[in-house]
Amino acid sequence: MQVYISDTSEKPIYQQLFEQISSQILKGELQSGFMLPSIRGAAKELRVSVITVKKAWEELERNGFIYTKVGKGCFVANLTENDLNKKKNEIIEQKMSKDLDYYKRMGLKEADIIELVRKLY
Amino acid sequence: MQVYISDTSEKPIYQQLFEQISSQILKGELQSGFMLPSIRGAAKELRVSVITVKKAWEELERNGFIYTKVGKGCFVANLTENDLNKKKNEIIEQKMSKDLDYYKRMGLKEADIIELVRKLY
DNA sequence: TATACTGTATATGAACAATATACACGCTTG
DNA sequence: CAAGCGTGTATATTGTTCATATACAGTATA
Repeated sequence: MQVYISDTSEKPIYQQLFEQISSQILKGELQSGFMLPSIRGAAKELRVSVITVKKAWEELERNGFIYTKVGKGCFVANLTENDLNKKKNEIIEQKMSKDLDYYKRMGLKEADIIELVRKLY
Repeated sequence: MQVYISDTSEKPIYQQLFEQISSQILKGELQSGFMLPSIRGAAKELRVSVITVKKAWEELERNGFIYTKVGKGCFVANLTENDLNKKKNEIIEQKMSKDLDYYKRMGLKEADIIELVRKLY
């Protein structure tokens, strides 16, 4: 498993970790039963506090991505292919919807947006 | 001039105001020299603190959208059509670039994104 | 010059991000 | 079975951000 922290990002560290790991799970890169790095291990590796990592892992658990066994570790939850696709679609459509709101407010039409996607992708 | 505050939005109030007003200026709905509502007036109207409005107006000034005359009011800056287009393109491309980063991290391809735009627009 | 508008500055509180440090659970092993 | 080392957990603290009320200062004008 690989994660990194961006110092320039305005997002909180725990959220960066949450997003990276959840997307890896959604893409199938981390499979059911995989044991995440220990909270202490990850904290040392990333040079952040134990609490910050814990908060990210907590968030993952609250969203059903992982489960915790006290004294043992944290593991990727058992999610079917279908569960994953559903979650992924929900998340993406929600974000896309917000993005489009913004673009609309800026006066962009559908065609403008598509053109920009083609240009910048 | 018309602005709204969303209670459900996770964005801070001052930022909501900043975004709405700056986009209205960029779209040409608010023209050079237009006097913004007074800080007190807007605060009363929107039922928020004077400070919150001031912060939004400050942000607008720092970004060159308006200028302030103490004791008189705040006015939309003198920006040419060209200035406006430049600003708008910068802002939109920067946001789009971030959005695309996210979609890429979620494993979406260009075609997927375009399809979603068409579906949700 | 009084007063009724403008914007500004100060002090305060609540919520949040991140931290260090001490605590509790569960294996393994002498 | 107790020691020790690995897990995750809880508490108390610090600094920052969002939002507030309230008092201050500039400008026009009746």
